[in-house]
Amino acid sequence: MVKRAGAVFLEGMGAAFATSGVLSQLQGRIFGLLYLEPEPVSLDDIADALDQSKSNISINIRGLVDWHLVRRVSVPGSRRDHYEAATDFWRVMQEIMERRFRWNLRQVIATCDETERTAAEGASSRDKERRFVDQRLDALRQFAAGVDAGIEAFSQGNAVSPDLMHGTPAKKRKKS
Amino acid sequence: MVKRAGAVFLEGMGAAFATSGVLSQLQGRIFGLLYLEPEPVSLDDIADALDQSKSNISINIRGLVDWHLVRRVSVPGSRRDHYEAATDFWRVMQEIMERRFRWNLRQVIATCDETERTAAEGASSRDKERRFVDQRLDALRQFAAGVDAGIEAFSQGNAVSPDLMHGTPAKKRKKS
DNA sequence: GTTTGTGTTTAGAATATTTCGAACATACTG
DNA sequence: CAGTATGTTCGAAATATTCTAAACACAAAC
Repeated sequence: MVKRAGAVFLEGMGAAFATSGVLSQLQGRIFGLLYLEPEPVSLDDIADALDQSKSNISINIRGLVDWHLVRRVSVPGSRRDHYEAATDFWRVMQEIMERRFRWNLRQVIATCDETERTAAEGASSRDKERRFVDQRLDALRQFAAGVDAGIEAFSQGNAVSPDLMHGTPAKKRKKS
Repeated sequence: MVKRAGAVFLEGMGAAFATSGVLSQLQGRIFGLLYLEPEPVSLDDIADALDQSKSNISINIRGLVDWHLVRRVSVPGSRRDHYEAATDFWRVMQEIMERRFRWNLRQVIATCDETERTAAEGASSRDKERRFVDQRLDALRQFAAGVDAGIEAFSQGNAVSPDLMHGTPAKKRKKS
């Protein structure tokens, strides 16, 4: 790799990953290194290049493989694991949308459900405060469900229009 | 607020926010509290309810206001600042997409540009390694630019189709 | 103009996360 | 089977983040 240019790239990827909320700075640097390297790189070489311990690279690279940003490949002459950067960013993005964003949205929905159930124990549904809470929970749940459906559609290759998720009030979002 | 139900909700929002990559657990709890509260709540009351110091709430609530998840309102009889949850989640989502995701994508693009510029200093463009690096940088930049354009379109209310950002090879993505 | 109520800043304590090196496990080599 | 090369796990050290209480700043009240 062209050395000085490489340093710029690693720094940049590190910063970008660090603020992404999904991966860490070091993972960004690892990816940056591999991405500019034509041949697969061994764990020790990565550790060397980034001035990190082998164990730290081992841990962090697992996350990268997990998100399909890096592939583990075996190199004929060597017993070591080697790694190369994936180039299918689209796939990575889908993975993140599925496993991070949608997971998060479902968590919100589940929380609304559970809260509503718990609230039902405490107060009658004619209670003014109870009605207020129910209405708020509904609004939030609906938003989350809408975005979730939108991402799902997008993942499957369909177009997503904002007002489909947003503008239309409630009943349009029925299952069928 | 219905007490037990509230606790469930705060916990859930805390967890959801914590894994969101944008806001913190505490900010999730603050939002959760305000969201189920019909009336604006003072800073000290929030600190009380969440068992946190006033200063901590002060710091954390600033982020919430920043992302438009919470509004500061003034309550007639009182000198204190009061806060209420915003209900326009759509707006919040746009804000996050603009200020977080797109910012991040631009950072990637800028890094590619700068790396390419730096690489140009070091090696001739006929150099095999140099060509490889250039090609990779192009691919990454193009992906980032595509997603960026997609989000922009979405923000403006237009539909976004995956293959527009992804499938079509390069030249379709011209400015006009 | 002093006092009182309020939000913010700050310095350090508490807590969580990252990183390292050593110990360990496993699989290949001879 | 003994020995070596390799990746992973583990406990401690280093670092970063979150949180608190006290000091501060500012405005309203008296």
